[in-house]
Amino acid sequence: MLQVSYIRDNREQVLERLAVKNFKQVGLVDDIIVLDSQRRALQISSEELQSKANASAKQIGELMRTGKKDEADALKGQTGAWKEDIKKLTEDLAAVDEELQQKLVLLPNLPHASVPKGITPEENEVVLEHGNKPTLPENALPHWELAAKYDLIDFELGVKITGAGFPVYKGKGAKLQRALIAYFLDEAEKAGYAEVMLPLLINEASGFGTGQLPDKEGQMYYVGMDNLFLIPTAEVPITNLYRDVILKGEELPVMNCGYTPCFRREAGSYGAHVRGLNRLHQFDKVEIVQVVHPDKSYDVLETMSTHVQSLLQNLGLAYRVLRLCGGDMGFGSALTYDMETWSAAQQRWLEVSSVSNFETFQSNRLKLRFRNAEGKTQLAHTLNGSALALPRIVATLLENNQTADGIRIPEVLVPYTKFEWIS
RNA sequence: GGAGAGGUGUCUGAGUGGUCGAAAGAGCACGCCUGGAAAGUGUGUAUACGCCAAAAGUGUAUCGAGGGUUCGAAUCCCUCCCUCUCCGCCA
Repeated sequence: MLQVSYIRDNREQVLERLAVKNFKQVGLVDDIIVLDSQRRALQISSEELQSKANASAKQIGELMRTGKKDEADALKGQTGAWKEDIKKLTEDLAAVDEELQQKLVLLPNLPHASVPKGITPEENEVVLEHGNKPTLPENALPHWELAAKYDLIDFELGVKITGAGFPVYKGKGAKLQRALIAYFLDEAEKAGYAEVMLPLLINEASGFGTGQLPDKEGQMYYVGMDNLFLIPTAEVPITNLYRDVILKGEELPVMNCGYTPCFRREAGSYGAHVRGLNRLHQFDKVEIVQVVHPDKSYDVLETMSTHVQSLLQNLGLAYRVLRLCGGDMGFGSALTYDMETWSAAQQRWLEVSSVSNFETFQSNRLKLRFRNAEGKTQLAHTLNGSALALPRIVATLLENNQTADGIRIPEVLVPYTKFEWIS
């Protein structure tokens, strides 16, 4: 959520930045500015009246104590009359403020200056490509066939138990999941992230804090009986750890990592591109989150990007890094890098990580602040990234490492899997 | 799920209608004291929004949340949420 004071003082800039995100509701921004000035006008008049009433009440108390009951009664009448006005003004104020808030949450975050203009994923900027795309043997198989061939993943069983998009991992397939999770967590810990294990259900306040609510509830599974949502990413519970918190300056940066399953409804996405592990309703992911000083957030974004890339390099996967264009970016992000690995059997790039700087977009909603050098509270910047999401990593590992004799496990994973080959 | 108790500032904890944004203590910060430290001692120590060019200052709100009574509510009433204890159930 943007800060009203910023919108008020930087209308042109806000509109210009929003245009990069392909957001063109100029009217909304102007509505916000009008509502804000209405809000302040109402606040001034209601507070003036309240101030008078408070003084009067104090005076009545004084008169009562000194036994001047008549004078007190006279004052009571007058003060009582103000009460109606105060009530009216306060209600108006609340109504205007409510409307302001409702409009405010509709504005996406402003993109960073380096974000390319564009609407479709094709307009994302390729920042770098790393590693050679492997050439596969003649009869190479896509991962879903490999998974069946070696009995690693059973998609049909998952359908029986839950539905499409909920795979059952078996044998070495299951162990590979566990190995990847442990490996990613260990690497994150080495990089300075403190591990947390989290609730998988979140309440509305948490969903609001990180930007999933309002409006994006359709992407989450909802447990109506208790008004809770299944997490779409560990970002939500981890970042919300710091909701309503004022950190000491020296506590920054806060670095956390966590493994959770993630649940996404992904309504309406079916077809060849979502086959196998390409898109699931439940998947595993290790997330990294940082809460940092605003001056540091873009350096930290690079650090996080580097961390993710090092994982991909260690796994021996060819990948590329994209700087997302305005239209393809998330609602709350100011700058996002997507990491994609090359799926050799499918001959296409698969997104395996997304690393974003939210600047103060989330912290404003979360009321996540720190005490700055002047001793004042200031909104911190939040960042998060997948490090990494498992399914597409598994997909590319299976496909790219397939040989006539079986599938080779990357060296770094062997201590975790305790086996070198799937055959 | 049943019964009871309770939610006050960073913490402990006082406060049952007016002088309460809130006693006291602890903690923390800065100073004094000290060769240095401890002890002692002094001062300070919530947040948000508004007014002001800004600092200073100042107004309003906030004692779990929302509503009500009253000239005036941390204090009285109602609703909700949460925590704790005991019992029950249970991985």
